[in-house]
Amino acid sequence: MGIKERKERHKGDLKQLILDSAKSLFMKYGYEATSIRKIAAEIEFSPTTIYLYYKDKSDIAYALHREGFKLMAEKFSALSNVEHPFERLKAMGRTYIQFATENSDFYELMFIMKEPLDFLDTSCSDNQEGEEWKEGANTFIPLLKTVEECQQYGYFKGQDPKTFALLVWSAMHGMCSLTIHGHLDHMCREKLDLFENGKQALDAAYSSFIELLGNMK
Amino acid sequence: MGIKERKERHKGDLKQLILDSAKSLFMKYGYEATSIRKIAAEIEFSPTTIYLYYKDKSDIAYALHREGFKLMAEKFSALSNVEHPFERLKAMGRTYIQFATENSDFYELMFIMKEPLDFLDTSCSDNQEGEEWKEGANTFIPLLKTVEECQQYGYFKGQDPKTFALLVWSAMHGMCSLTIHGHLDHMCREKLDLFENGKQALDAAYSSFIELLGNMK
DNA sequence: GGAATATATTAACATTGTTAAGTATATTTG
DNA sequence: CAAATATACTTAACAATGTTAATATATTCC
Repeated sequence: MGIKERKERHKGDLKQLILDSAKSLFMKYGYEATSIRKIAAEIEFSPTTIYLYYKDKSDIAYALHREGFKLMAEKFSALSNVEHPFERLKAMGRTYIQFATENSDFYELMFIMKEPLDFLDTSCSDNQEGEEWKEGANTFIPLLKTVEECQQYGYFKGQDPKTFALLVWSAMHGMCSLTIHGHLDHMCREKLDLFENGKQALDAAYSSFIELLGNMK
Repeated sequence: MGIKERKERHKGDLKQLILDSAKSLFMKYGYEATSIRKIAAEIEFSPTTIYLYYKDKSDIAYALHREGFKLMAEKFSALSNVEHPFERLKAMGRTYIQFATENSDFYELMFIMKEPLDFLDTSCSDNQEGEEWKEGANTFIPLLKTVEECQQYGYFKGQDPKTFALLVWSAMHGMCSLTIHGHLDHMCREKLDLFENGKQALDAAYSSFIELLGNMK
């Protein structure tokens, strides 16, 4: 049974063990295939034990959602070295695309799926309005700062930085989500001579976007 | 049982009846809640009957997906009257946003969910590569044409029209999907004084986008 | 009328998330 | 030390889900 070993852990670590198992299943097979029961089987506990540590599946989804933001923060941390804000903005865009395409399951959990945010609304808070989305805001702020710095260098004149940062994010998110969900790939199959494939379309759109931003000086 | 009435229909109409029922359930309760069994219950047939007319659930998802594009085409049909291509482009953007926010379930099925496109890949075709996505391409082409017409009026100089059209679509899709999934709403709950709410953020980003495009002349 | 075909159903399988009730084990209390 | 309590976990079950195989019931054709 392997009962002995597992009992040796300090209590409370089980919450982390569940999350680790969920994460590993999630990264291997995706979110849909990561059922409570499979997590339980992997850590050799009964399914109901999970409910002692997580309120429901959206709770686990939110925990994985946070893991995704941790991973993304790592990738972005290197970019603070880039002095010139517009160069940094470009690097952020490339990093964002790379993260989205290489960790598409995480990307989905972070920016597409409703389930993690559902947890914020229904389970996590006493607030009637639903809880705030810290991870999202904490990712948006560096973008906003960079946009503001760009403006000090003469870029994006007369633009409201918040709105402009949102526009930049939207464009990036749009490209990435259309790509990782296969919509661009499928459209390229039409004999319209549009793009070779989805990834190539994404790269072209990104280059075009950067050029466009670079001309706003 | 109401058996008599239902038998009065011509055979073959059942496929349409299933779709109508699926559509009505889908529009009322969303995709997740629209189960094969509930569709069957509503039309007073057994669940397995559905499988005589649709291969699996992704087949139904794709049929609804097509219904969504039909609905969208209706909304867009009026815009061919707009003479000036840039005015038309702006109107297309507004219409796109309106469609996405007022028919968010359809929007999701058309541009976000993987299930309808899964059907193209796995069930619908003998092609190894997966079938082409006609609906997407047919929606993209009018945008592409409008972008090309704009270029004849001096807009978007030097831009590759296909890439630029994709960029425009990506930006619109990004805004809309972040909005209808509640990400913008949740971010606005942070006390960062960003935007009032998601919808207001969307409108601001769109205005900013249009202004940006208008300056590319 | 009997055979062939089209159409629909019953029953079942393997999943899923989730809850209520029960059972050990450990800890505290008298 | 023995009893009461709290902690940690499990068993069993419910109500759904998509899906398939086997079966029944009409309808059509010869």
